[in-house]
Amino acid sequence: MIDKKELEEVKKLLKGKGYKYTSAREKILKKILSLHSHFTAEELFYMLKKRYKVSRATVYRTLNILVDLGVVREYDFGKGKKLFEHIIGHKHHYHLICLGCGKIEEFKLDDEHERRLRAIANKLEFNVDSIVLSIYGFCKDCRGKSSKAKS
Amino acid sequence: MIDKKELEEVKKLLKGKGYKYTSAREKILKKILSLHSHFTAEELFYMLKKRYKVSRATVYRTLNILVDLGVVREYDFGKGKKLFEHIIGHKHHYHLICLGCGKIEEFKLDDEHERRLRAIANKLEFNVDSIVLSIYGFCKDCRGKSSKAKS
DNA sequence: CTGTATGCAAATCCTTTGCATGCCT
DNA sequence: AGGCATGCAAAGGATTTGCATACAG
Repeated sequence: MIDKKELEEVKKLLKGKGYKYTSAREKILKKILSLHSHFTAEELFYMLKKRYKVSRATVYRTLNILVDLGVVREYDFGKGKKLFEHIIGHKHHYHLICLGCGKIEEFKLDDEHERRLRAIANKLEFNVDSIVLSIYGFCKDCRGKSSKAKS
Repeated sequence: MIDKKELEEVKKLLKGKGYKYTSAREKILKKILSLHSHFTAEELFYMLKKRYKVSRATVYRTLNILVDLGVVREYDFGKGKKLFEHIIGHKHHYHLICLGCGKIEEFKLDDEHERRLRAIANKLEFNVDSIVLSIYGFCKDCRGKSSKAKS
């Protein structure tokens, strides 16, 4: 189901920063590592709630810690709620967001391209932490409705 | 203070879509056109409130209409609130967001670069509406704190 | 033991909405 | 006149927080 190595890796990260490895955190972590797509905090909470007794607050708090540790990445595609995805063992990528159906696809940039983006930041004396590149538009299935349906 | 031509342009756009050109909308519009940097809905509301009697609801409603008309662009850099900027007469650009002080700088991509991004979307049968490219990191002044201060 | 972590509910922040009234066209 | 726009306050949705209790190290 999940990669034990990844779990150990995160466990080490947690302890390294002085966080305790509690049973609630383990349950949350395992669930996150088992997901390979984007999810919201609420979705995660409800998935866990089915089987375990974990509180919403702990889910939110843990997500924030994991983002801080760099285990999870957080996105805001403007829907009023954050989307998360774990990045352990996931190649770096960007997103195409369909304004019609909300579907999110991923794509990669070739190294050359990426180097250039970093070069731009460097020229501006900026230390890059992360690059978020999101293309909004309409997917194949939603092209018809393209004319930006008046909200 | 502001470019009358731009105001007329928006006025036309509003009427073209069946919206009325009211005095509240004119005040909001003039203020927005006078700003040349990002602002939140609340900031805009308080700027207007100093001199006029405009309600928060109208400010929010008007912003949404303007986004819809393509007069204003909306960003979500993950601070829990939306940032707006008017794009009439503003060349297309992207952002560098400092995780230290929150400062936002702008940068442009050369055409070649931009063409390639669109090509990627096209290959995935995606109709591009807009491209958001944001580089998060630490600006010159905040480089010291770079190690991502534990929130 | 000692200090975090957890759960719960209440609080917060931003944004949207319902409804009665006001104002463009 | 007729309908969209406005104001107000209340509602809504996502996330955070205070506090008493439970648990990892």
